[in-house]
Amino acid sequence: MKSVLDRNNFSEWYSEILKRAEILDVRYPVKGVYVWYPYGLRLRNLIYGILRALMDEEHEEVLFPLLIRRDELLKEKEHIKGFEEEVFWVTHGGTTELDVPLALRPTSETAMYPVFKLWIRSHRDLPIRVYQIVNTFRYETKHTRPLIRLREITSFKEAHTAHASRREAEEQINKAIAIYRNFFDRLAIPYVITKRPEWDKFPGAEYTIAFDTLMPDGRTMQIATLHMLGENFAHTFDIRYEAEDGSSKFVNQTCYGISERCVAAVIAVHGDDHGLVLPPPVAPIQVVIVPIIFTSGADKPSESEAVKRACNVLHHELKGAGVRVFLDDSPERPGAKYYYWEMKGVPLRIELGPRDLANNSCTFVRRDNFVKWRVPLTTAVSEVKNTLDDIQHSLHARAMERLEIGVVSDETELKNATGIVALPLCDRESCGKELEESTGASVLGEVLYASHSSGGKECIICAREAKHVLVARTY
RNA sequence: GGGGCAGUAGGGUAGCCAGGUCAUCCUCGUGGCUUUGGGAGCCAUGGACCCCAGUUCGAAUCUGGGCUGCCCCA
Repeated sequence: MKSVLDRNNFSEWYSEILKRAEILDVRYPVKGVYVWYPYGLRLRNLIYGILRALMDEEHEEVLFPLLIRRDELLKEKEHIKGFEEEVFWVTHGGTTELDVPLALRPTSETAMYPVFKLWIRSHRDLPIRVYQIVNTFRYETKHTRPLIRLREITSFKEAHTAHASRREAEEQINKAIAIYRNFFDRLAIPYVITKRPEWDKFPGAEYTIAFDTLMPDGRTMQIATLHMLGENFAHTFDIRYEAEDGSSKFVNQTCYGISERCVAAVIAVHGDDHGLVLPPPVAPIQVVIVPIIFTSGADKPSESEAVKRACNVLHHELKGAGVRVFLDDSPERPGAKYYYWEMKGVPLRIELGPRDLANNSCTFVRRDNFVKWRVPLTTAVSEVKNTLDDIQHSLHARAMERLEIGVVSDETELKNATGIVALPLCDRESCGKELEESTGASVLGEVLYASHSSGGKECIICAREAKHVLVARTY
């Protein structure tokens, strides 16, 4: 078996795998926008199916327009400051210049909140918990990268909530964190959760909480964010409700989102030198059956017929058991099929040939560790289910091991560190910026849900009282 | 924001400096025969010089502009 890719050269590995596993076609002639292949889209849809199911438990799906009036977009001053250099504008209808230029949504707060004002009159209308999965547009000026930094984000799941009190809004943030933890656990993706520093919060938010995962090259990638908006947008868009006592109050709001970076994370975190390695819950094909057929020799035709029959029966049984299974009866040679389906990340391969059939069995090969063993045909279906579960657990365990958090106490140690590092830092922007400039790394933020200690208690820069923060080079 | 490099078939490339026969090689597609337990072999066949202008008898090659992509620095 020879490796076809080198995961240690992550950049090259990543773009090569997107092409060869047929996730995205990057040849579309507009910068920063890409085409989903059928296989990539099936992966995306399975991942988003999990997310959608989790969201549907306590949210309602909505669909707001892509176009936003210029004056609405510009209403919230802090908000627009964060986005104004990244907005795509529609300025003409045909050859006629529009009276009011229209923005392609960079995010949907300013599309939704004027409508929230119409929907919310009484405390009985609250809470509102909605989400949508839509495309958004940002004129990225840094180098774009498929699924990671896009000019058209095709799969932005954004949730927006409005509540009668601040306490309820904060509870909602906690519920949303639980949903996201659940989601990434199902994808077997490890993460750290931090409260972003003041200077890196969502424009217009009171504070921002983020999930980051660790990529193979030691950089972190932000994979989810949650924003406590407080009453900021409610004041801007005049979203009030009449309370039980008849008084008029502003709502408290939150919003939180996940983009197709979660697909990038699945690819990057689990993949290896043979290609994709997909967690069974999101694998478009969970099991591939490869018949081993010989046609030469005197009584071979009947033997190969028996192999084909056995493959068909197994295929049928697995399908009936709800497994996403594919029978590869193409004329390729078995070796070529192995490489092909490994690139596609299929979690389990079943080989079935004359030698297996003679024992009334088949051969299982796991994608995650290439372990190979023989299984009786009579127990194959249940063994498939057990194996897929076990692969899921193994993937999760392996990924968790890779996400180590280093602890440092001085700058020399920090400069030599790789990956995610925990250290004590005060919350002043000057200290954070100094640290970022001297190390080239970014402050992810204050650790939430800590299970480890940061070493010291004094800020690594100014020696004042410090918080426990995580630092890493980022995407 | 600043600087550099590149664009040749579906993918990857040679040729470009020094203009000149049918544009090289690998992969791939199609048809056929033989094959099939880790990327099969043979035969036949298909497919490209990013766009626009200029220089020239003649441009993939030189010049200018455009479009697209990549890399480095801030």
